[in-house]
Amino acid sequence: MRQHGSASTFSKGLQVLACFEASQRSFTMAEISKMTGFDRATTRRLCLSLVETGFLTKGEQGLSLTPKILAIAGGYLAANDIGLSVQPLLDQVSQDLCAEVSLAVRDGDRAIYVAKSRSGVARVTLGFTVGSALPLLHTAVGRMSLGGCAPDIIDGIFQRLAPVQYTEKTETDPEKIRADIAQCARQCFCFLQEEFEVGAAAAAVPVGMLNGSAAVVGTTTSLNRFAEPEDLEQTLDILRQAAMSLRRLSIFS
Amino acid sequence: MRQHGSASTFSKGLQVLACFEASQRSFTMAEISKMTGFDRATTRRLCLSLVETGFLTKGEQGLSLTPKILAIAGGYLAANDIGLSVQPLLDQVSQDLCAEVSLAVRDGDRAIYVAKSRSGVARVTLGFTVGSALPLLHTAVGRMSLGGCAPDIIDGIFQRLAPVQYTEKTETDPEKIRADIAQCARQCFCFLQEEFEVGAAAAAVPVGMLNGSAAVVGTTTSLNRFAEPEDLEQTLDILRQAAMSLRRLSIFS
DNA sequence: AACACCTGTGCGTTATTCGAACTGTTGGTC
DNA sequence: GACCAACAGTTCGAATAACGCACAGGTGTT
Repeated sequence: MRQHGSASTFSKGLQVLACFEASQRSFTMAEISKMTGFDRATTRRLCLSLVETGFLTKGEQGLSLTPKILAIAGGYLAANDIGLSVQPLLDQVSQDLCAEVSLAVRDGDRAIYVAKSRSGVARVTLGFTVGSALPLLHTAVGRMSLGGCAPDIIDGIFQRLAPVQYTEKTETDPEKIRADIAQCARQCFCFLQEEFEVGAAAAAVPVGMLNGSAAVVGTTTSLNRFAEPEDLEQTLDILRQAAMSLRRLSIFS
Repeated sequence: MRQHGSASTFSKGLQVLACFEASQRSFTMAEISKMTGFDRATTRRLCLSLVETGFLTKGEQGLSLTPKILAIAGGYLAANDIGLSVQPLLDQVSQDLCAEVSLAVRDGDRAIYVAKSRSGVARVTLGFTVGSALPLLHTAVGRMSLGGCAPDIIDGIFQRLAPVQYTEKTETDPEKIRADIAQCARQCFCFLQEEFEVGAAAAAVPVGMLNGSAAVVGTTTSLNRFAEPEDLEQTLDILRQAAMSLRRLSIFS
C-alpha cells in the first residue's frame, strides 16, 4: 500500500532498478520478473523504460547497467565532498597503515562503502569498491555503524536480518552479536577476525553522521597482520586519528 | 513520445533521479520541477516515490540522495569485476607514476570514471571520484574515448555539445577539437595541458571496450610534472603497459 | 519432435496519473 | 504588521497510461 500521492509505477520501476545491485553481469527480463514478483509484461515495460533512458543496455546475454548509474552515484559523492576532502585523507591513512582503508555508512540493513583507498603496497584486497554493500551483523564496519543506534533500531534489524554463516568462524548467535555490538559501542571500536572472509581481519571506529547516516572508518587486512597484541592498538590509534581528522570536515556531524 | 510498450511515468521519474547527478547537497521540489519541466504536482509525486523507496531523504534543506544509489553503482562495478581486477592494477600504476590514475568509459555525451587510484604520495587531486562525469571535448579521457568512434557518432556529439571555455587555455574551435580527436586516434594517446583545469595536465591511452563502452586509462597531474620532453614519454609508456595489462582481463574486448 | 525458457505483442479494462486550482507556511523586505 | 516571493501540501474530475491475460514466436537442449 503506497503512501497517498506518490507514483506506484515509478516505485515498481525502482524495484526493478534495485535488482541490479546484485553483482551479476546481466539479467533476463524473466529473472527480473521473478526477483520482483511483477507480471512479465509489466517487467518488460519497466525494463524498456530503463533502456530508453540510458540506464540499461540490452545485449545478447540480457540487460546490463550502463555507467549512467555511476554518474548519479558520483553526484552523491560530490554532494558530500568525498573526492576533495575524504579521499585524500583516506589515501594518507592507507599509506600509513599499508592496508585498505574505507569510509562506510549504514543504509537501511547494510553498510555501504562511500570511499576507499588502498595503497600500492597493501597486499590484500577482497575486491570491494565504493558502493559495495556489506552485511551489518558480520563486518566490523557494519557492527560499528550499529554502535550508536537506538535499541528499537537494533531490534528492528534483528527482526529483519537472520545471521548468516559466511565462514567457520562466523558468530551466528543473535544474542552474542547483540552483546558484541553493545561492546563496540562502549569501547568505540570493532575488531573481527575471519567472521566475514577467511583469512581476513577488520577493524573499524566510529566517525559520526554523514547526511543522516552513521559513518565509520575501517580497515581490512590479512590475519597475520595482527600477530602481536600491540598491532591492533597501533592500527586503532591510526584509525582514531583518521576519524578525528574526518570529524573536522564540515560534512560530518 | 515514448516507444510503444514502455512506462512513461517511470521514465519521468528517472529524469527526476538523474537531476541528482549535479553535485548539489540538496534540491527543493521546485528546483527539480524547473530542471525537468514537469508540473509541480507531478514532481512532488515522483519525489515522494524516491523517498518511500529509500533513494532520497527529506531534510530541512530539501531532498538529498541516500547511499542506496551507491549500492546499485556497486552492482555495476562488481558485475564488471572492477574491484578485484581493475583496481589493484590501477593502484600499482598509481604507485609507479606517483600520480592519480583512472579508468574512464564513454557514456553518451560524457566520460565517466569507473575506477580511480591515487597513491598517498601523489600531490594533486581535483576531487574526482568513481562516478565523476567529465566533458568529452575538453579532457584527455574524453577525447581519447572518442578516438575509436565512427564519424557519425562524432558528428552527433558535435551537434549536441558546444565547446565550453573552462580555462584560458581551453580550445573552443570545434574543427581544431575534431582534428585533435583524429590525431589522438592515430597516435593512440591524448595529452592536454590546462584545457580543463588550470595547472593540470592529463594524459590518456585507449584500453578497449568495457561492456559496450569505450574505455581509456588516464592520469592527471600538475603541469610541472612534464617539464622535460621525456617526462611525457615515460608516463605514456607506463599508461600503455597498464592498458595492455587491462586488456588481458576478460572484461575488455 | 518435444520441452523448457525467454521474449514480443495485442487489447479490453481500470487503476493510476495528471494538472489546475486552492490553501498553508516560511522568510525577507519595507 | 503588511506584503510578497518562494516553496509545499492537498483535492478531485478527467484522461490516459498501465496492467495482465492470452496468444504467438524464437532458441537451445535432450
